[in-house]
Amino acid sequence: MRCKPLEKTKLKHKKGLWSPDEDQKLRDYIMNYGHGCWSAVPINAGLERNGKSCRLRWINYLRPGLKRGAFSMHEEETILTLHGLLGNKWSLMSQHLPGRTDNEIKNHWHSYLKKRVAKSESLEAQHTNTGNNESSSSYMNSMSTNLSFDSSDTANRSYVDMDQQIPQTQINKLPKILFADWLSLEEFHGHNGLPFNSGDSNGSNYQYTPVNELISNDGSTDSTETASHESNYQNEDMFQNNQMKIDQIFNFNGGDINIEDFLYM
DNA sequence: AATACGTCCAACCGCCTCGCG
DNA sequence: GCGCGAGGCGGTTGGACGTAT
Repeated sequence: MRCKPLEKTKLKHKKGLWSPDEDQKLRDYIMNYGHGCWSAVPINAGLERNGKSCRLRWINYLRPGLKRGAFSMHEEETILTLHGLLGNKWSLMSQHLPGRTDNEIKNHWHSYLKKRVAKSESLEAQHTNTGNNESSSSYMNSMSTNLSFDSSDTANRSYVDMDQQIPQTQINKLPKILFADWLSLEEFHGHNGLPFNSGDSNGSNYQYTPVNELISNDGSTDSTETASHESNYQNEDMFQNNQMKIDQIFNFNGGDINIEDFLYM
């Protein structure tokens, strides 16, 4: 919902890091009155910031329900998978990672995951060059390699697996993608089959987008999110490409599955 | 101890889309 | 239909911090 334009103010907007006092003012204001029009927030809250800055601070740092700290293996898998399907659509990815912001996901991708993918791809290239051309694609190999952390990875950072404590020896035996953990119909559609709309504690609409809407190109759903996805999946090639990826994933695990099965497994 | 270098992440910037007048 | 402003998004930057030399 757009707001009516405000009268232009000549106030000089403060930039840079937020002080605890500013955080408190913003938090108090939004908790009491909601954000409504972001451009009005700094004026009403007594902040020398612009509306955009307030919005970003709230979304990325102050909003209740945010997870802080290291990403779990589960979360990283989700990011890698979604990145394979969506590309750099950070805000869409964040809808599948409750408590994580698009900025956080983006930063994590650039800090860790991109390097890991690049590394595994270079390993794959070496494999190919040495004539060891085994069945699966580079995509799948990169996914596979991403699951097994090498010693330098674990040495360079503390890896917190909050969702699953999986012994290193078992990692390579895991399914390559743990979809079942994050794609259940209940999670996305709720118990009554209606689209699940969690809504965080401040009342904003934090909607989990069903992954079928991320993949489908049929345009048959009236979801508001779908409209923004159509541009990503409006041609047959892209749809086929996604089907191919899913084929690769599940053939790798000894299965044969189409998109529909994938969505409702 | 001082400096250089690398990494991470919060925040800014610029662009695009949408709604309103 | 057009222009303007708000909201939203992805890319980029700058500074704090940690590590190596």
